[in-house]
Amino acid sequence: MKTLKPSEIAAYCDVHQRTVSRWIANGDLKGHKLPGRGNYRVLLDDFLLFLQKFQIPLPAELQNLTQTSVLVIDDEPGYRNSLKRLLVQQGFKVTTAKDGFAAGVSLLAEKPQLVTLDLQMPGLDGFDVLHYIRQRADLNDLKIVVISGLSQAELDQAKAAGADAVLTKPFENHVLIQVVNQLLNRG
Amino acid sequence: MKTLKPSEIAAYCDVHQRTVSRWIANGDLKGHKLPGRGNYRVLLDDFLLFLQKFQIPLPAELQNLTQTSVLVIDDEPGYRNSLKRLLVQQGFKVTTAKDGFAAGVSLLAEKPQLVTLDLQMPGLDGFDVLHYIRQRADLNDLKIVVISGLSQAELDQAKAAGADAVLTKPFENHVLIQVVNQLLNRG
DNA sequence: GACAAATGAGACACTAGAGACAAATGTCTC
DNA sequence: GAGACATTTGTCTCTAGTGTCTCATTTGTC
Repeated sequence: MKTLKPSEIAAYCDVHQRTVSRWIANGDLKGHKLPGRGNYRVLLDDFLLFLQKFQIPLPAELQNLTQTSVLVIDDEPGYRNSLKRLLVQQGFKVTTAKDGFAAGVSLLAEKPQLVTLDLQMPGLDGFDVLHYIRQRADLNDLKIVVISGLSQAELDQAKAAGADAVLTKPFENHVLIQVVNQLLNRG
Repeated sequence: MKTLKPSEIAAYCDVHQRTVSRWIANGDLKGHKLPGRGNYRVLLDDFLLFLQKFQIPLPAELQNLTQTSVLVIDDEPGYRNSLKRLLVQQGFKVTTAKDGFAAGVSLLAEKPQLVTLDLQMPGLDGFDVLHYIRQRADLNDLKIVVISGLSQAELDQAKAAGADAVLTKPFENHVLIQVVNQLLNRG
């Protein structure tokens, strides 16, 4: 869990360090004191919340840390890689998972804003994944794009189970891009 | 009882190690000296008290270290439940996972100190899990007990892949308890 | 047993929090 | 638009605490 010093925050916000101290002391910016002289430290997440709250644009140095991240869950290497290539091109940070275990780990490790999910994978029931994600409160904001070659009835079922969008295999690249960007409110 | 070095505490608090030495010397942080040059060690509990006293947020790495937690990965409900009952009896906090996805999620959500892993599960290759865990630096301290009905050769292979212990199905309860407690340095 | 890495502690320069006050900015009223 | 007032920010200063450098010694590793 990374923390920032007031001097770093002062540089990001282009204000005097004295001002940052006062923000923290006033409670405008959440931070904690260390023993000794009581030096301040601010959790990176709290700083990002602060920036958001006051609608301060993200400093360039922090942009890669908050790059929108996407998780691709698919067992077919071909689809996995082409999806990855496509999404990387769009500027996303992309993680891939070829089975349920990797998907579960990556889901929490990468905390993606969006997942693409193949419904029919050997050894992994896509509906289980849908139900699981929708049941966890902390994954509420996660967007799920189901990608599958299943029948329309099953795709409807997937939507009912919590998928934000469904695509049938094969799909056009530009359709996927449009759906993803729309779900993430980009462009 | 786990102890921390000043260097680790320095990393958690984002200060210089020299500063941590002084905190301990001043009594801000309770610690003890070892023979030799007098290297410092801090009990985990004392460090947690210290964090609480100064209202410092808990580092993510320490989040689940207070109660020993175990994850049981097995697709057979019978084994899963009997393992859980056995381990709960021993005072562990036990989570169970019936498939790879649940296992992956629980592994990061619960941050267990130990997992029991069935090598032969439909749709989940136990060796993949072993390799995956051993490849992640942040799961270095995780103990893995492989439980399986496979041949000795495969069990040896599991050990080579990073399992800390292997048990053949069926096993005696007291053997499992002994192995688990030994791996976790308990009584 | 030998070599590399880690660590406590001393010395010293420098940092950062806080108080005080001035300057700048925003708000309200007329 | 001007004046009065409140709020916030920057500057200066003080000082305890922190980081850096160094060294001797210990610990870890092979």
